[in-house]
Amino acid sequence: MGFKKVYSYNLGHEAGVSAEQIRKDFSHFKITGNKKGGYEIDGVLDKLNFIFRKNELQKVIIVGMGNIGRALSHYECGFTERRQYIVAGFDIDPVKIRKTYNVPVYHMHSMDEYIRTNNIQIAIMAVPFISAQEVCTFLVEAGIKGIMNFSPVLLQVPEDVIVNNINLCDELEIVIYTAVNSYTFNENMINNLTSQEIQGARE
Amino acid sequence: MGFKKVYSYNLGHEAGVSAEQIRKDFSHFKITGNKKGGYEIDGVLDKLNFIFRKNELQKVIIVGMGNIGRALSHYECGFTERRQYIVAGFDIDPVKIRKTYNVPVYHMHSMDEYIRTNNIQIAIMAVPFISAQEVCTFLVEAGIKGIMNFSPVLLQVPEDVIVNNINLCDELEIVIYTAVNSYTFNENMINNLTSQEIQGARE
DNA sequence: TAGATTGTTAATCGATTAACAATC
DNA sequence: TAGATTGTTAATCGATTAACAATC
Repeated sequence: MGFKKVYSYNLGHEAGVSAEQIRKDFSHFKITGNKKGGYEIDGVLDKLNFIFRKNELQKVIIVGMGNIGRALSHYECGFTERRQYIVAGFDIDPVKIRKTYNVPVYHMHSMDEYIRTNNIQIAIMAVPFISAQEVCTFLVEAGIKGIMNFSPVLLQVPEDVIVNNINLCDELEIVIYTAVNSYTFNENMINNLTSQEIQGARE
Repeated sequence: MGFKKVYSYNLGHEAGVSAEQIRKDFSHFKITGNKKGGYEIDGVLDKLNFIFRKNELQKVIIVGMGNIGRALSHYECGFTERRQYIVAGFDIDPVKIRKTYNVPVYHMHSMDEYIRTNNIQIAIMAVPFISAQEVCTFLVEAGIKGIMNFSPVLLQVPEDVIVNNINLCDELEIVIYTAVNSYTFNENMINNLTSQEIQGARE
């Protein structure tokens, strides 16, 4: 944008955090500025890109091409900006495999070989509840080190494997709970719960 | 499952949190158990349903019927289990409006009236970055109290409106960063960054 | 009764915020 | 120089964990 320098205050405001937070985080990664002049924008970007490995191409697979899996495969623009590439999708349903998406979709039978051949480390799991743990174990054995998990299951993984759980139902519930209760709920409501009301809640 | 009682240890194990956490949370909501006998499963469920307003039908709209919006509209099964109902979708693209989804899709022109008529309080926003704030302001003025936001924008809202930001790119980035760096990254790397390496990162 | 489990208080931990010396 | 901003240390805050008395 033509600017060369930026202050912790600016960055904090943009990111929605405090200026102190920015300075502390930068300090942690040895990103230094000038006592008066703030931070050099180009230098900061370079270092951040390095830290977040933006110089490397991140290959990611999607396992389970249901609604969420499909949406993510089309979400490519967002990911590619950050050099995160969805390189393939996998499913057990032959119908989904025949369909054409932004990414090639293969049968799960070939997943193990694909992961090993292409040295894939990151997977997005969007499979049904019932098969989630099984798929997860399979992925880990094939060499996956990080999983973004959309299934509402607490996956059991070795401690060197990272799982990031995303539960959209929970997230929606949090919004509803916080927004609706913020103006109708008070602590005493639970105290005063009569058995009739509880019974009502049950129906 | 035939069981009548449950202990804080059981619940914690299932939920992936400590038994103390369970007891503390239950205590906060005045959910009481027996010193020896643990918690009565039915009673706990009833109270939780009441607290989370599961007895009420939660009407939710989706704004922006792109990939994510569409996926969420099909995601109905997950939401309906919790009595969260996606009742309508909105978009400005006539093509999307004509298509048939699990939910009726209307033009945004009719959104204000729909929200007011049906007393909608919760919206899922999955619109492009560029129009996110505008749509948000519109929703708030129409009476929306809680927003699940998929756009990578820090929405400006009055303080009585709840926003839950979900950024799938960020979530994926977190997995990649944590998983890949956990075995290759060490603090000194940044210290020792030569200008050549940084230049390399830039390309 | 003895053992097990709750409910709550105290201790710990980590993360955020405040403060301020260093200095450009 | 004076003012502004960094970088770091200290203080605060909240959330998690530990501990344990109460008691079924």
